[in-house]
Amino acid sequence: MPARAAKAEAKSEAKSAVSGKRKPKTEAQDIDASAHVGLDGLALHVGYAVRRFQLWIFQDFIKTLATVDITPTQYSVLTVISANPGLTQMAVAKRLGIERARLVHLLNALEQRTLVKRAASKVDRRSHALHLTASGEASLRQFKLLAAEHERHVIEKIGKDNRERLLEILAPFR
Amino acid sequence: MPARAAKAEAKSEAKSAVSGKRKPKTEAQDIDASAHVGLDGLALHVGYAVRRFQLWIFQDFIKTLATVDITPTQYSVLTVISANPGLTQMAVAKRLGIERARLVHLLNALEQRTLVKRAASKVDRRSHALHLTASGEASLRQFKLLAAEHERHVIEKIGKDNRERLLEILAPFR
DNA sequence: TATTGTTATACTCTATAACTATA
DNA sequence: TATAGTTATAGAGTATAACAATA
Repeated sequence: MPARAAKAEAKSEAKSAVSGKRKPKTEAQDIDASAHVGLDGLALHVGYAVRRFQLWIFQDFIKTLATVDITPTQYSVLTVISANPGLTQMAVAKRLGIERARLVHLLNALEQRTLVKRAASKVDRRSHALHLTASGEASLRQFKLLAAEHERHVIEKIGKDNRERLLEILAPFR
Repeated sequence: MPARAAKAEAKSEAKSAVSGKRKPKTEAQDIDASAHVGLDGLALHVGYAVRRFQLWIFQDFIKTLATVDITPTQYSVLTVISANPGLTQMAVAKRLGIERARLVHLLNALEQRTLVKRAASKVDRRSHALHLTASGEASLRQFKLLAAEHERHVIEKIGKDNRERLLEILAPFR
């Protein structure tokens, strides 16, 4: 019994004892998980569709890269460092929209796996110059193969043309 | 100083004392937050663009509905209950992809604000039939006006046609 | 036995603030 | 004074598991 509905009145309504397994089809139905549930205005909000799509796409990415234990965020950090060796932590954080405090923990994990190294900057002793290690570069090449496989899943799901349209429409947000 | 780089060697490199405010333009630069930082393969991943777009859109929604203190998730719950009165918690959770354990807390908050009420189901005494209160319906009408304003922000940002294309492409995920 | 709502725990992520060593 | 990296804390959100009432 729902604990918070403790004061719910105990009315008598032992009606039709027979029923066809699910959806007794008598009268006072409530709308359960097996019913068609309308979205109303929600269907006209881009944000709702985008959220659902993003959940699907991240789940597929995580599943596809599960063997190498790399999340979308970790992948983005490794890719950006590899493409821009010597990047500072602030630059990575700003570019990817990650809090600098959060990036510290992300880099700690990646450094422990010897994928990334923090080197002393030659121009500003407050900051670190980030590089992938040799094994980090090798690993990233493997991650990219798996990420490409994930991207093929996206094509299977929404179609090649729609994927390209999405990339165009959302380009300003990268 | 970065605490973890404590063993960084203290080399001498007090070279050009003069510099033009930022980017001393001497030699061994690292790539700071003011530089152009390439995304490499990341730019070809739909998931990355979608994540950035979703962050923007949720931030705008929250900002636009800040005066009524309603989040995108709360809005989706209210909308679905209003469009399907008598919905059970399981049905809402499944339809919106929310964990049923999380929905309990969401509904507690909405019930405390007297926007939603949990009624005793007439057909299954384990479950609740969810309804908006009268003031909940009135409030939702106001929230919808603000949500429409948010949607206009989306149009301003990506254009009317692109928004419609997005809704079409992402329709299967709703 | 299975399901609904609930509670609790752990883990991730976000948002802040404060501290240090530098600039 | 301001900034880069770090640490710590609090609040969402997610993922689980377990429990009571009910089916």
